[in-house]
Amino acid sequence: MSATMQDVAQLAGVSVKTVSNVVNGYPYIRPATRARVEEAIVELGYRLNVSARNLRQGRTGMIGLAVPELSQPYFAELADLVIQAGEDAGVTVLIEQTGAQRVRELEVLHGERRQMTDGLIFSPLALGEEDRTEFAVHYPLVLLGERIFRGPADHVTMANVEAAYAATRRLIELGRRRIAVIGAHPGETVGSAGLRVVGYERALTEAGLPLDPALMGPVVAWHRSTGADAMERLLAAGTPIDAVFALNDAMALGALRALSARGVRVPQDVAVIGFDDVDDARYSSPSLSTVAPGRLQIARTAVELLMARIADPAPGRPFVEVVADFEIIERESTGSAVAAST
Amino acid sequence: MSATMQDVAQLAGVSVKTVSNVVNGYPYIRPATRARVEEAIVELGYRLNVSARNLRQGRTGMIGLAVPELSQPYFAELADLVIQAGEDAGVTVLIEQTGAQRVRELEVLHGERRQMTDGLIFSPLALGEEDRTEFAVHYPLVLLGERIFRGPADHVTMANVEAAYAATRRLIELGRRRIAVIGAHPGETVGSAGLRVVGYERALTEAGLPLDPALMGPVVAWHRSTGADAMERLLAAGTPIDAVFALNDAMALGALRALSARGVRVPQDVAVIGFDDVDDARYSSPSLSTVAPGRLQIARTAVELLMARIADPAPGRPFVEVVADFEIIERESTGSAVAAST
DNA sequence: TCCCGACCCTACAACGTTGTAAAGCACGTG
DNA sequence: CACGTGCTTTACAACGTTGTAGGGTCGGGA
Repeated sequence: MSATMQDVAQLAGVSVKTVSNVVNGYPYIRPATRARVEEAIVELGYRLNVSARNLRQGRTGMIGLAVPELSQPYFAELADLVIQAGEDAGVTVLIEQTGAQRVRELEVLHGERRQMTDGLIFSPLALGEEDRTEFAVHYPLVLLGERIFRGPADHVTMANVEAAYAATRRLIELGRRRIAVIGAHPGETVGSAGLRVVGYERALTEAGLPLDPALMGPVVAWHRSTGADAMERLLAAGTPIDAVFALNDAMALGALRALSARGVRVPQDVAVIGFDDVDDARYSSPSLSTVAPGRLQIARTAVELLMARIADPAPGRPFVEVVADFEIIERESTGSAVAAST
Repeated sequence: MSATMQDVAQLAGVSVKTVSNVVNGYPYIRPATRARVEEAIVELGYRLNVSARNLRQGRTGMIGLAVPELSQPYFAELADLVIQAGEDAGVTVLIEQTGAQRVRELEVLHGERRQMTDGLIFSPLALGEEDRTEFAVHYPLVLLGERIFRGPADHVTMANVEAAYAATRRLIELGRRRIAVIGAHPGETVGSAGLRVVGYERALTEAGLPLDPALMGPVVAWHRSTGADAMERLLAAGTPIDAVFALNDAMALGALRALSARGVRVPQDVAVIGFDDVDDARYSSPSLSTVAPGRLQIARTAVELLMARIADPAPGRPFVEVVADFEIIERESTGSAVAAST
């Protein structure tokens, strides 16, 4: 089949190990020898057998990235960035989808794919704080998101409370007083939903505004359709509303649609702000104001942390928690830039 | 570190090969022996070493999927489906991004990642018919898309001409006469752009409508922003237009935005139809009529074809070309379902 | 002169698995 | 009673690479 080091060695008249040394950039090789070997490599079209190297070295050169599903733009864009960050770090990223199902998330943590990677970046959605022990794995692990804190792993997260506070605060500064929130998970205090609602409430309270339960649009899954539905229900209920804070962009875009279907003008009648700064937010109409959660920083940091763990798996090292920087992006849906392109 | 077959064998009091046989479901094993081995496996928490198996068997159990970029929803959704199809077929899908750059596409074809996979599903965007020879590789390859025909590989594509024809025809049936097309690549005859334009022109001609160059909105890259720009230019030029066929949904959504910014009503003043049936199309406002290109079918077929090639790499077998079924999805932007949700 | 270190190269074993070949056993058949 | 057949298990070698240990050679300092 394809050429091995054996073949190259023979053709170049050296030992197999010398070929290996050339391939791996070992410095003490006579230029002449190196040249001969390289020539032989080209001539035979030799390619290193990754499986053999993996076996010998006990590493695979791959890291896993487990997300709920790629068809959600937030995760697709995250995956894009993680793949690139991995490339820069010299590793291949293997993407896995959990569908946000508990069994599949457990499978990701303990399943056979873990045999194929040197470490895992994991954004859990079904598993939570109560499953903390599941995360005590024997391979390098970096967690993303808000579901697990003080877990036995490094952790990259966003400033959910602060960012939600800032978003809501901005709406208040714009003179809005009846600010609905879409995407709350009633009773939840720990996931993105819970934390963002805390920020929302903090901003209202601080401004002396009441926390009106009629302004809460609960939602099961954070999709476009559920966002539209929640908005529908709020409108149908007749509660006066002059702004909406959607806990992610997908729901915000759904809400925009529901508002426009009802003939409600955005931002004149109702201002809308989302969360995620998905690519789409820029191109909806009206374009969507939102919170940019520092995706690039998250991707890079996660890969860096993981690579550090892989390089030095010393079990004693304390776990790191990194909070990414966020930014409020103001577009048309909050009215700061009215009427759009000339 | 972790247990090997050696350890399991010792604990169960059998040979290594017997453990291997149990693990691989070899039938001729006494139930008692099998039980002892399985017990030992559980007790030691044994997991098969994939690298060793790969080395021994000369296969990796992975297939590659190379797409331009995951942040484009069409490809993210495709990747999602291919990963699932791979799962069903018992292989792991390794995603690679080319950024639609020529060098990176060549790298995907010939680079070292090909060492890590048993085959490749490749959707090229920079390479074309003229690079045909590059695709004559020595591993199983399935091509997606319209850039390469009669290449030396299996091929899964869509009925671009027919689908574009049907989409345009539908606009004509709705009484539209001044139908602009957004996304044309002037002079191109082979890629998705070229083919879809052919379908568009065929429909016009057949209906006795003129092919007005003023209705052509050329575009470099198929993004939301370029779609919006092209729409802008068409509107600014003042050419009368009563419908738009955007060659993909991203551009159609951009066009919707440009239209609404201008105060043009969709579908009353201008009907819009896209191509791809991206998830977003369902949730824009107005919701976007589009061509569903049979993504699921494409994903499944591609994986099937690839698996067949991997199972039987006989070089003689003629290359297959599969054309996926399409469907016209009518939503609000073409006016069939006016005014939206109750 | 001898020895030490820097440089260059090599033989060997090992990583964990599976394919091959074959051995042992029990059973029934001719 | 010899023999083939089906079942169950095993020893051995191999997949292609790299770590270890060491064998040379050469030049310079003691």
